[in-house]
Amino acid sequence: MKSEREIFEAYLIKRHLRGTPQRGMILDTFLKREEHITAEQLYDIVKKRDPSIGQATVYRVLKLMVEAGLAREVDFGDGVMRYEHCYNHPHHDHLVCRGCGKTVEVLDSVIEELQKRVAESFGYELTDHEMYLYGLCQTCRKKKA
Amino acid sequence: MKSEREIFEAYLIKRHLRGTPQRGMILDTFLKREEHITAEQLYDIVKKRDPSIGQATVYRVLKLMVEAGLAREVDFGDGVMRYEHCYNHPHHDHLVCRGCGKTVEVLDSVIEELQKRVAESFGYELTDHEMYLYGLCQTCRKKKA
DNA sequence: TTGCTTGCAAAGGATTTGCAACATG
DNA sequence: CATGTTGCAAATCCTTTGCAAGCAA
Repeated sequence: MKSEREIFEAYLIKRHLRGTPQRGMILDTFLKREEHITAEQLYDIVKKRDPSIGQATVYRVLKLMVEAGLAREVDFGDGVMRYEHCYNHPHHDHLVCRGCGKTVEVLDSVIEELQKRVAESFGYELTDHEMYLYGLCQTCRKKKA
Repeated sequence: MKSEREIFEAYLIKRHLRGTPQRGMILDTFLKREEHITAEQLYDIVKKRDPSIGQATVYRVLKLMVEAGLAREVDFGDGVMRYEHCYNHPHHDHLVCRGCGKTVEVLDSVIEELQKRVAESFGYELTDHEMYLYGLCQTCRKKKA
């Protein structure tokens, strides 16, 4: 199986784009992080290794990674886009704590199936979906009590 | 059952806020429209009746309506917030066509129940959720074929 | 009168873009 | 070398805010 690096390079070649140290570094940094990350957080990390990098570049590379199928945009509705790994990372939805923001990846095959059926019942062919479950985690519920 | 108008006025009184012609007009205009509407669309309509109205006021009143429980924010992820009726308008999710944007309100009680269970299985207490189904409507599928 | 409201314009925050200098294939 | 790429700053886009003037209670 191909590595993310290889996928990315293949994508660049396919699009007649070029490999650059900035792109490599931003990709690596993104891959090393497990959790969702915002463009700004990624920029802050990357900047430590190479202070000359501009945030525009981070935004641009993030977009490339999405196009290459390596990253996925996640929108928790707080005005900032987050990015998560996409390659070898099957589809899932998110359960987010309204208190502390703690996030769990969830997947329910029955829900997935029903979503498809609901769409079909209106004559739509489901292409994708977004589902965010918001709640209070155990810790936050205890704090409130 | 109380009218939206009454709800709004009661809310203003409760918060020690004031009734103004602008608020009345924006509320009326919003109520008359059935579908989702953006702040800018609402502003455009309202401006025709009273060109002196500022868009800041529209944004402010929209926020009030949300707080009063009359409007609900809907985020289709295209960078613009939309607002829909909330009062006497039970919870539902949205099925949006990726081609033409045509939107259908959907509700599946089994999905709703499963969402609660999924959250609970991770120790979360579900407070709310967002679910957007994206697909292609019949018309758009024919166009593509 | 008191202090909430308004419209305007300026400010905000996140993301994008124009551009001249630069680097890659 | 021909183009794609970069960093910077300025520009966008949507939304919010500060403020002085205007109103509601």
